[in-house]
Amino acid sequence: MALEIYNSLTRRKEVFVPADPARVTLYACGPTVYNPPHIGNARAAVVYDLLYRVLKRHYPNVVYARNITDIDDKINAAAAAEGVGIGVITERYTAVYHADVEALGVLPPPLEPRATDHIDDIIAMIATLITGGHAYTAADHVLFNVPSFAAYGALSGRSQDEMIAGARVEVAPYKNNPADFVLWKPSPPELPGWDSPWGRGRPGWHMECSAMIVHHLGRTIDIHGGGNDLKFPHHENEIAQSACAHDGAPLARYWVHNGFVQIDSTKMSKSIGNVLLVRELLNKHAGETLRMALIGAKYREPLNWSDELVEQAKSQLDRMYGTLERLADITLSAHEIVAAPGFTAAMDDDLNTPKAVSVLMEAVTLANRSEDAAERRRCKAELLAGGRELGILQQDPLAWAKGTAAGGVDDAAIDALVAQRVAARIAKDWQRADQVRDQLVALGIQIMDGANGTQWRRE
RNA sequence: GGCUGGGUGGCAGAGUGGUUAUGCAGCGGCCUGCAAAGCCGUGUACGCCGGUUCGAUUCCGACCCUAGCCUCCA
Repeated sequence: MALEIYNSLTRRKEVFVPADPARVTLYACGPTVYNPPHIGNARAAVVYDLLYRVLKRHYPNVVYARNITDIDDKINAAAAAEGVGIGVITERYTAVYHADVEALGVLPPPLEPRATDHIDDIIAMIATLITGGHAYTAADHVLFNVPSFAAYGALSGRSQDEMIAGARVEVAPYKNNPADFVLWKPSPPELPGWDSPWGRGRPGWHMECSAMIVHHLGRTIDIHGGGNDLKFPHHENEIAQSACAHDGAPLARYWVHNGFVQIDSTKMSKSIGNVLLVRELLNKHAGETLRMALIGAKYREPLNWSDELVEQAKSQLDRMYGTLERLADITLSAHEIVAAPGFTAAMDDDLNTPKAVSVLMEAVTLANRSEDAAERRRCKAELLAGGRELGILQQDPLAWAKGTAAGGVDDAAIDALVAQRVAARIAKDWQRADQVRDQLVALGIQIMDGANGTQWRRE
């Protein structure tokens, strides 16, 4: 079945047809490394990770690049505040980003270009734009000449007139047109800078992505992704400068934009003080639980984050892992692990993860109910295969149930209490058994007596 | 003001022109020493008003509410 994705450019769901099925190209805007990622950043990472996984199911060679923006004024400010070089800041937060996102089951992208490794590409591209009449120098800056690209505004659905009329920011006096944006800006001696034909300076943000894309993936890529807020101006600018530098070749054939994580139905922002950092959430919840919560809504819709949302995700995973534990006696060979048709159909339908999860849940119920060996076997295969594509359900069910102590009681102490209760039950000392169970419940441990003995899990 | 989206049962969240989403929570039952887990059963949900239609939550129009972008931003 064909993969369909919603193309922001046409505002329609379209069948995905790569330019070259032997080399499918995907680029997603990655982090600017000056602070730890929040759950919204994580959502973007998870969304494009899912898209990457789905594409790999369809095509043998998917070239996926997720960049690191490691030169930026916010980085400069953070470095100055600490009195260190920008490398200290960018190395630190690149490591944090990698660790946090890995905890959420995000696969490392095959390519992770950094802006500072592509200054030559950036300078060359700017020079091409100037030669072509698409950029000009003014007051030591190089600016993109927006009127030179007629299609400007197509992605975000704005006309150039509207943008001028709606401009809420004072227009820098050296701009020929209010919509013109900076490709290169001068760096004073105290700021990081590189020598260029226009003096010592640094690249504008939009330019980095365009340069890295053409360097690693080519002039026209299949899919470009990013957060909804990046549509304008970032992606609009990328489209303009890349097309103008490449004889009109379009930058991307499909544009994918993910919705925001909201808190109390409002965007996370530092000014409101409602930013939820991934690392803070990881102190309280398993990364897999956070991932489950993130895939509980379609990627384009806003996702309202709450404690209850996380608890529901945890309950769902408990239920699925509980079933896998019951199916532990079944050993599958690799070729047997195949997803249900309904699952792949859901994923191929513009990454309909909630629907895909519901297919998994149906397999859970069926497996719990069924006595048929072949059916249970198939259910396990579907759970593992679907879980693999979603980036969940890949750990040992018992390990999942036990979770991590996280400052609480360790496994040995729990096992000892459980053993006491088992002994009491054998002696039919129900009062004593219930007393120990109450003790365990107070420690956040849930007890489950089954045919295979007593098991426990952390809440 | 302009541009994008969204309003589904207690909550989260899919989907569809007429037939059960799914999960969590609740209620009843089975199982259990009692629980938990699991299983079975259970809830006449589709913002408001018109229109098209034999029939609309699902298409069209208006309205209300709401989020995002228009400035760095996932």
